[in-house]
Amino acid sequence: MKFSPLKLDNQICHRLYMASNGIVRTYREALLALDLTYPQYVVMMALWEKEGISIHELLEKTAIDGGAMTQILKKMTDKQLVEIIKDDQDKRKRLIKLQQAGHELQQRAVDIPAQIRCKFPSISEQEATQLITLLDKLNNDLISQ
Amino acid sequence: MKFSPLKLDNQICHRLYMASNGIVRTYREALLALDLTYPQYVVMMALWEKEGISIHELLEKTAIDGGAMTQILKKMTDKQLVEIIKDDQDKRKRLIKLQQAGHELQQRAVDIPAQIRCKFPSISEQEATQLITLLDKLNNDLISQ
DNA sequence: GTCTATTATTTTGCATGCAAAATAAATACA
DNA sequence: TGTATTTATTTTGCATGCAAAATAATAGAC
Repeated sequence: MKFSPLKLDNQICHRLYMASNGIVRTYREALLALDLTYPQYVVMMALWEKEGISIHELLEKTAIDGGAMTQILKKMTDKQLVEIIKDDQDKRKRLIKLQQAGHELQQRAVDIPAQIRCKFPSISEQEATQLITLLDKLNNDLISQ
Repeated sequence: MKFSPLKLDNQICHRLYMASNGIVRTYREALLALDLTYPQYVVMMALWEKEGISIHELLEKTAIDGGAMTQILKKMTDKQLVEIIKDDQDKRKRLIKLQQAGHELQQRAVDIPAQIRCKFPSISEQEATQLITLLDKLNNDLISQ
């Protein structure tokens, strides 16, 4: 019984693909109440941590595609969650600030992580930590290419 | 120093998101030579394992979106990689068979797994196994919802 | 044997992810 | 100072992922 490198079951990538899509699908339900898509939620998390950052910084922090980010910010602006301000120091840059509604949304998002966490009863805290460590290694290798 | 559940750095999901997108991006380069997109490659792997299966079975095996699958198969048919045949037993079903070119492509794909593997020097074989175990648990939880 | 519920597949509309090209502004450098 | 290069952001075209609706055919209930 030889190991078959081309067998779908032997692909880490395919497992990541399923896991990533699956988790985002799980978030979708929870985010519906906040009227946010998953990428929009990621942008909000980044801004709750630190607002007033440039689009470039936001792209680095979230790893979202630049082209998509333009659209995402447009929709979030329409929803009055954020505000895009020109940077006087560097006129190429645009800075993103939270609006009132954006700040307030954080309260309603507080429970989401726990809500998602309990969808994974098979994963112990120790395993979650392990998974984080492994994914960080993997992502580091991806970055240094 | 309290743990912040909404901090981006504390999200497993975001790590999966980066890892999945990143690996697929890594595959893209290797797949360019085969003129395949990543989902097309996944379909090919599924068919190399077992051809003549229905679209439904293919969807289950690959976890690709049904709507996307229609387009993917259309393109693969145009490229003469596969052939779609009506099932006489059950006229709702369509079966996917490999064409000559589809069979031949497997030879040229054999090295891809090793080629991708070496992009992750930080991950030991043991860690890869560990990662697979954890992702399987996670995906199982996702399925049983 | 009909009528209804279920299954297989496609279509549609929207939100990204991605690469490459286009723009605009700041920097570097001669 | 003027020009080439780099950086920040947007635009464009294509390939999915996703949910929901539409279609067609089979299976089940009666």
